[in-house]
Amino acid sequence: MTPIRLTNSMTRKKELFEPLDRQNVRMYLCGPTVYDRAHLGNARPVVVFDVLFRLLRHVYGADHVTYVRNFTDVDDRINATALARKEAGAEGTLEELIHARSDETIRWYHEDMGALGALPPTHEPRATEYIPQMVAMIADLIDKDHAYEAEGHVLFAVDSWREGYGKLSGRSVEDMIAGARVEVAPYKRNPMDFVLWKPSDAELPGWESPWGRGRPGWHIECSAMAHELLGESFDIHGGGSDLMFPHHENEIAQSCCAYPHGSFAKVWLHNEMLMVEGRKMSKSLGNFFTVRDLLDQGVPGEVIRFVLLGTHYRKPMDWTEKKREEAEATLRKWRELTASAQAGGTPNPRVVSALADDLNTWGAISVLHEIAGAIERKQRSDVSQAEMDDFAASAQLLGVLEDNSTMGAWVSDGAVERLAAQPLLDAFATRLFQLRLAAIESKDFTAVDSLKAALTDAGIEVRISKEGVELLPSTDFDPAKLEALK
RNA sequence: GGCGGGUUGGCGGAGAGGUUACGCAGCGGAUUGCAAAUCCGUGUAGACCGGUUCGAUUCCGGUACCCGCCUCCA
Repeated sequence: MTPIRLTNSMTRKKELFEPLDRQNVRMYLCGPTVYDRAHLGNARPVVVFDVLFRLLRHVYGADHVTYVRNFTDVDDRINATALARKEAGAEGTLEELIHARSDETIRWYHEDMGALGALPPTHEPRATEYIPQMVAMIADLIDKDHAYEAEGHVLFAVDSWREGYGKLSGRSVEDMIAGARVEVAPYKRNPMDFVLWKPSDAELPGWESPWGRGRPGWHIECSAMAHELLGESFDIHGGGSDLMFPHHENEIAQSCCAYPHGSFAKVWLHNEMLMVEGRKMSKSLGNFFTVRDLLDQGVPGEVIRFVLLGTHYRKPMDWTEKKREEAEATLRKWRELTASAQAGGTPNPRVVSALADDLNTWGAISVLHEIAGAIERKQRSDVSQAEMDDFAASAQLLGVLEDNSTMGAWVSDGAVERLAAQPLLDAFATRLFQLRLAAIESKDFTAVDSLKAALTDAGIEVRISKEGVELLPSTDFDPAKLEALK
């Protein structure tokens, strides 16, 4: 069995991964708040943890991994959109409009992440479906003196768990108060106390609870859903590094205090942020774009995925146009190379061990480059089917080079136009070849060169050899220009 | 102010205490009427200053700079 090593944010060390139960390896990833289209930054953890999911399935068996990724569908931004729609005259109650907004966003999320080749998680719980579990957990925390009610709110008392609070993010309660950027509310015992439950007025979605009609705070949902679906102790909990504090810290506090016999997550994994042309992608900087924006611009999901995997998950990654181009060229080449590959190959052990080494995705890609190079250098007939299948299987561990009909369809984009232009291309190829033969006799190549230049200008790659002329339409092939040359 | 991360060749980006990362670009060559494509070859880079060591880009300490978190955020 391949040993997997992962960098645990809790210990800040790379550790050998040993699942609590090899028959059921359990992983939780903080999913999106479903208030709008997922931006590119949202896609990074999805792709990173998808690779981990694939690796775990490869090592422990596809039926022995449980992957939970939640949807946060209690959020003021969802409410705001619903309210705006209602004010604009939309049909239905506010509650219905809120639900419709979440449903719509979840559908988009599935479409967009699917386009990136992300496998569906085992469970995708919605916060609104786990309200009773949250209420029960909050009540339990009050019973255990880790939480208290104040002015319709229920707050977690950080002072009740000073020994554990702040361990993940490496800060003490004292340090944080010194920073003094916490929301000061008169009803808080300690300024660091955070909300488990808050009251809802008539305009806001709410549920009945022992503390009145209200809604859960942001952090409690993950604790409740992780407990419900994965148990008191599970293996891996992941998310973006910006969630480390306060979200994950608060999750730990809630879960460890509610279930003192459990260990909650054993390994914490955090991906670094995504940058765009050197700057963090954020709302306030206004430089963010969605996955859908890229897909609509014609960037294939597989290419987006490959770019995201080009940088180790614990390093900030910069999205640039140049990387997009390189990724597209590489994948195009590899797809041509594996056009006749079949399912059932065995992933290359070096690719597996690169991934098993704290998800070294670029290390794995490097190995793929080497294998691809070796295959390319051979004569077609010398390449065995197994060799090709294994290469494809290796790439598929990263989630690329899968399923030619969907993920790989982009490679043949424009195929229809090219097919239609083929007779014309053949005619030009013959003409160019004959012109060239004549030119070799006459030593006058002007006619050859001008036709070649015109073809190149129409977006056609011209390959001349002794045997003949090959005309290959490239991505910016313009059939109209070719037509005009007739 | 507190906490954390980073700094590698033209660009991107890894691993390893001593032996070629890898990709792209570049350069030289083969090939070509010229090209394209392809093939062959080609790069001692590791922010700075110390320390440990036979030997460090890799370990330890410090300095500088950059980035993130501390507020909704993947």
